[in-house]
Amino acid sequence: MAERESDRSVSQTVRAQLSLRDLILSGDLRPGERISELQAVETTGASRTPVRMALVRLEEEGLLEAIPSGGFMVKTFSERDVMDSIELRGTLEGLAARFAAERGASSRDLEPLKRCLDEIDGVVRQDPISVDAFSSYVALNARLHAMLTELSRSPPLIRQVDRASALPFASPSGFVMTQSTLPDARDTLMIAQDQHRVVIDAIENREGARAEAIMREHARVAARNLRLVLQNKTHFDLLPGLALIRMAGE
Amino acid sequence: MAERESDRSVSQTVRAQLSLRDLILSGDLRPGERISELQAVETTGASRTPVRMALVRLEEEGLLEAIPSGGFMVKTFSERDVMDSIELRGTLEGLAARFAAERGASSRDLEPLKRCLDEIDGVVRQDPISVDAFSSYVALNARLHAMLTELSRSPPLIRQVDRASALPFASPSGFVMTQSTLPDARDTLMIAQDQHRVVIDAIENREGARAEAIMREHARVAARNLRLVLQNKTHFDLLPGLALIRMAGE
DNA sequence: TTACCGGATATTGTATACATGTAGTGTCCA
DNA sequence: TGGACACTACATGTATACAATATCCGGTAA
Repeated sequence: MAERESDRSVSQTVRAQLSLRDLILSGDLRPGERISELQAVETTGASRTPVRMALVRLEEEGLLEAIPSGGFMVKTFSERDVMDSIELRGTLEGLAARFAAERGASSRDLEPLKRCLDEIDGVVRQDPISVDAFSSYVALNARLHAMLTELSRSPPLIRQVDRASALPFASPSGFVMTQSTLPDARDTLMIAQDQHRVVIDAIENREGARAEAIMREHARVAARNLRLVLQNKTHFDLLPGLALIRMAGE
Repeated sequence: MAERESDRSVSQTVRAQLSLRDLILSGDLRPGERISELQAVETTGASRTPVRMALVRLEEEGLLEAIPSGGFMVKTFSERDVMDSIELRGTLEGLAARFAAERGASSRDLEPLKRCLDEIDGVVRQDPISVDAFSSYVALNARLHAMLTELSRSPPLIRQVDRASALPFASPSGFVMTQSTLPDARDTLMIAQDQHRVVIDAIENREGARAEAIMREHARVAARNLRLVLQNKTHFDLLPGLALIRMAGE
């Protein structure tokens, strides 16, 4: 899962960060547990200095929590924390869509978005949708959301959206895979894709409020999927990071 | 300005962070300039390890930018970056207010907010307002905004609001001092205070949309003040961090 | 005169040794 | 038997030494 010796080009810090993130999201490092630096050194192969840097970055990323007496522990999230993180991401993406609409997007700007839209159409058109197609959807969806955010042309906002999407269960593509086995999976994807189309239309027509409202609602599709996953308590393996959610009974 | 030998209790990392932040915001480290670690070591008195930690944290805070080839430089902000950061903060505070309204706040929850409101009334009532009173307003205003955000009872959101308010020119109290010498300073404070009162009223009555809209508009008072400051090109010394804004000509 | 190449210098990335503070455990006393 | 204190062990915070790499300057050739 973690590339050990490979990628000699990237720094030890980045390697340690990736490696530790995998360990956290997979649940190998259990929530609430203190992360031992020495243990992390053994696991990642890097020395203490880059490991410490990685830990600081993962704290800022929201995956770790600083312990007052020193060191870090794996953060835990309540179900509402996750819902709020999704709503937060939707609000920020909504602001980005409004900025894009108000500031105007040329057809040249919108062209790559529309191409992406068409590609997603091609994926959603199949019935039933294969697992591979779901993977394609995830990639295309992530690209579309990234381009929509970029359209705001606001570096501070793009930065914050990225931060809000860093948590895997808050990311735009987080819950796509979890619903891949559900019977009405295709319907959900179609609805989401329709929202994609509408928001781009709104931006094109400079309808800021409409663009904002749609993006907010669009995020709530993920919220619905979260509820489904938590109710069925299934497909936990399809979203790394779901292990960080502490259930109702503590 | 920076406490050198004092506060032996706090870690070197925190001391270096505070010290470097002061240096950045005061403009002693010029925007766009690479920050030399060795120079930082000399300035702060800490060794390289805590200095590096501090640099990483300041990057996450948004004050520094990583240089691809290594190291960090002081970030620069366009006027629109600053405007967007204010709008962003307003949007997040708006979401917090909506959460507070929708989830309900008991009179017990609201009591400290109303006390703070009364205290601000006491400050704003004087005419003309002394410079000391302005300082009091800044402190009370910061407390009120913090309590309003807390009312959302959403740790992820509180975290993001704090991050968005970390940039001094995006903070709720950022531009209060800059307007202290303006003729209609008292009027602006009165208007802002009225918005405080209205948002608390909206939360009390569970009017989510109203609470959200008011908080967004409330942030735009800061945006107006920014325009005034940039037009008059005066009182730059009253907001540390204004030195980071690059003007229209380059 | 300008562009490119090579070396010297300085700066960052990494590893490790040392110091300090915390947590855990065991024993002793009430 | 329970609690408190002291001691030990370990984990983190800090400092520094070393290695690799980027930058800058000077020289040479086109």
